[in-house]
Amino acid sequence: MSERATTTKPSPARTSSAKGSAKREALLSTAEELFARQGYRAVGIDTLLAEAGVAKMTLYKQFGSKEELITAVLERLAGEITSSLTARLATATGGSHGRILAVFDWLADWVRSPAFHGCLFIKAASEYPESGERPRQAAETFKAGCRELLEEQCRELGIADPERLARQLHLLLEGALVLSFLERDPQAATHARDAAAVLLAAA
Amino acid sequence: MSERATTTKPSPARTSSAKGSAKREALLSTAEELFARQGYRAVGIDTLLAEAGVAKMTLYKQFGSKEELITAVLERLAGEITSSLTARLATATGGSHGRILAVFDWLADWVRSPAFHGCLFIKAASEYPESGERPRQAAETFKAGCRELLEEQCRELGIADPERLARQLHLLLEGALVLSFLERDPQAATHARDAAAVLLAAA
DNA sequence: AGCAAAGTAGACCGACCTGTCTGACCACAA
DNA sequence: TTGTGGTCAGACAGGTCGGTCTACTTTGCT
Repeated sequence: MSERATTTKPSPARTSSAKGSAKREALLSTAEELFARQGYRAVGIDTLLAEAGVAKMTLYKQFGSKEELITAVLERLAGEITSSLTARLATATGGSHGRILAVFDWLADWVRSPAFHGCLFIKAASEYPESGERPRQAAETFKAGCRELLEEQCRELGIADPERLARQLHLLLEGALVLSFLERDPQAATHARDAAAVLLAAA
Repeated sequence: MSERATTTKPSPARTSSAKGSAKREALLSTAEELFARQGYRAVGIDTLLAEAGVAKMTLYKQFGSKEELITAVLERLAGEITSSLTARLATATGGSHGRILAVFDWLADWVRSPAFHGCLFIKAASEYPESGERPRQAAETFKAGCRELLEEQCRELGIADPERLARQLHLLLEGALVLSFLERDPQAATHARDAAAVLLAAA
């Protein structure tokens, strides 16, 4: 890890476009991985910096505090998930229920990916439980967005009570996230898809 | 909190039946509340001891380490939940689906109680994610028990595929735990009950 | 060439962490 | 009376925490 600093150019702050510096990116992606695997409070700043190959001052210049770094990680992740999911929805085929089942297919892929170690938003709400704490706020915002996305899909299907069905589907989704992490079994997501199909058929 | 030590008898080790000392109980219930509200790593030993009015040596004599205390809290809680739930099931009325819907009624009561601040088992698995860590093991054991309880109820109903239905119901249950904590809205549990009724009717 | 901006390593800070240890207190039983 | 076992307060140890600061180097732009 350390010999690189003397042999190769440490990526000379390419363009440094406001918020897009390479060091900032390294911090965000390293933080995401370490926090996912070990938890937020369990990972110290120093560990994170060593892993990312970044100096402490850079972190505090870019983010101001550990909690803000966590918030930035969550916001970046929320954007990535949203765009990945909507891209998948755009190509969804199948019957009228295809779009919603595609959400659960996407979920099944997510929990199967080797980078999945539980939902970072749920963990954030657990470790920062106060309403005023930014990580918890980021988690609440993201999960509310998930429910709205589901609700919109239900609405487009002309379901009688779209809000009710969306909330039920959301329960399945969150349950699948928790159980696939807790039992280390991605099958939970496919069971959620099965259950979603039943709820859809009944609505 | 502190004046008691000088004015009243600090409960002179009544009977001290092996594992049932009063101090041990104080530690367990205080720990449960603080961990639930703030998280495991966020609560330091000293805070916990001050709140419980117990000396440090007592904690380490009784439990050996913080992680073992956490494990003991989880095991005690698992026992309480199991007996409370099975007591409820014993008195469950209603149609053939009554027993299973009673589980969700019980859940609705739980998440409505003021002491509810999210599921301690899910939080434990988040903060102690390694397979070898005792809190995570306690969480896995408890959640597996939940699934088995559900499966047994399904089996008694003569459902075609009891394991499959039990897993689906379990997803709803866990989803309700997460969302009622995350959105601070106990309604999640009643939505879970509604969805469970749909799944039952379809099976 | 010269300068400002960004990044560097690492010392440093006070607070807090888990866990150990000492020495005393107190209720009760022999 | 004399243990004895559980508990007490609090000092202590060794580490880690998040965060600040200084002094230096590298970089890109002019």
